[in-house]
Amino acid sequence: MKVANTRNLHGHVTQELGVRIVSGALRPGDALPREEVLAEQMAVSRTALREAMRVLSAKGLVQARPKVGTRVREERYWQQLDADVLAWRCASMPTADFVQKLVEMREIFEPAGAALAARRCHADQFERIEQAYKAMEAASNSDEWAIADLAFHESVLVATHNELMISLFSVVETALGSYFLLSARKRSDFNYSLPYHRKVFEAIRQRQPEAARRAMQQMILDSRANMTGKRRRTSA
Amino acid sequence: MKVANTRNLHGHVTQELGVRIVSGALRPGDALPREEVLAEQMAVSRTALREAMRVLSAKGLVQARPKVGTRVREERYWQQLDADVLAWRCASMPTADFVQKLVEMREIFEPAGAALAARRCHADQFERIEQAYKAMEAASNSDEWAIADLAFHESVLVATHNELMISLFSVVETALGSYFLLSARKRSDFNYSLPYHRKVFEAIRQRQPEAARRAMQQMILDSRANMTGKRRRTSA
DNA sequence: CTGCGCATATTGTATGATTATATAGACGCA
DNA sequence: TGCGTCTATATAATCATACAATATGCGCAG
Repeated sequence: MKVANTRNLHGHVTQELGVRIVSGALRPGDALPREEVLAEQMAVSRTALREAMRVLSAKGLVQARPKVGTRVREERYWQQLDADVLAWRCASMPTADFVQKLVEMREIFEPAGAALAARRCHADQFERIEQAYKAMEAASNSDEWAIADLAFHESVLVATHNELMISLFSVVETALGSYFLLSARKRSDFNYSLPYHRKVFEAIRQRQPEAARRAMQQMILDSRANMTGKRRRTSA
Repeated sequence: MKVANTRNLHGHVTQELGVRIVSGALRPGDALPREEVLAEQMAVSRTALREAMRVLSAKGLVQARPKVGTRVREERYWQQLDADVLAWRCASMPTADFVQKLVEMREIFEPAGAALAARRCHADQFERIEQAYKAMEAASNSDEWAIADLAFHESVLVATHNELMISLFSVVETALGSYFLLSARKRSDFNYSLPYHRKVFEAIRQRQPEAARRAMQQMILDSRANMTGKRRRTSA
């Protein structure tokens, strides 16, 4: 995962406080100690602390006002789609139902994205999709496959010519990646979904939006079934 | 719009630089002057400038490294779904095709959201939807209607029990709101889409996911047609 | 020609002082 | 007694300055 810049001190502070808030250790409405005290508690200077606060404030997690202090904001103000906020949730949640929500997002916009891609895909973008697909075919282990898989899905979304879609993908997929790309697929039949990808690929090539949508939908539905352990063949 | 905190000095600096980057005045790869110089140019202290930089860095717009300086990052690293980034784009773009992209997002996830809502809506959440719908019925001018409309769509998304969906809505809708809620709908037939809303409302009440999806889809398609001026009846 | 180390420029961190701002409580007025 | 205003005060916001860490590139030696 590792989205936030943890190389710097304020990065660490941001993450530390961010996780505390997102995980519920600090709850909405709670007041944080004043800068001077909190800085001392975390063994950093006020400068570093303030820069961290600034970031958390930009993400909607806290609100600071003179005299009244700094308070954790209510969840509805949180930028839930922020890469860091998402990462912090992944790092601190009983995963089950949150993963479910992420998958739900995928189920919604990836098929739609595939359909758009089939309509608008340019030559060079198609080439990237093809490249990714061939890399999936050629993958000899689950790591290679995971990388190619990610590239495939991304290149499809790039072909939609809608950068909002790409951003949403990148955020959701990165969060999901830490779960299923690296865990559930460490198995011998890592490439079981290749036929699905081929269908999507072909549909885009032949510019058939609805076929692309259905193929992508089936792929994700099957992927979910696989994750929840309901697939029949558990090994090759 | 006004998402960013412009009451504070670093808020102004953040916005100033953010707009410059998003609008293309500063392009990816460009190096910014070093902190000391830039701070002087903007007539603020290095502290204030740095806090702004920290935020821009968190949004993926810039990257700072010792010795090498601060550079504008490539667009693919930008957090396109960040409320501020989106707002800055709205403030500085030839609107036409960007609005199209926002509408495209709506077309994808709002119908899906309506379907989910029909499946999962709890009693108190349904009450909020009903409330919003009645407020739309009762609206006597376009301002009242716009508020109720927003509340309706939001309450539907809340009923999905997926806060990622809500966040996406809030971001997209806020950006769109600045265009069509306040402009295109200043007309006598501001409530022309009430029947569509009723269909969605009824479908959710009767727990008919597919009906809810279709109704929402039709509503948005018609809304787009209306925006691009293709609707037949231009007045009551 | 290559690799190692040092000089240097830039961001990163720390500290202290001063200013702006919002809250609450005191004070005065009706 | 009740209300508004005014002031005291706590806190964040801003500023200025000093020092530390770090990456880059150049020079020097092998």
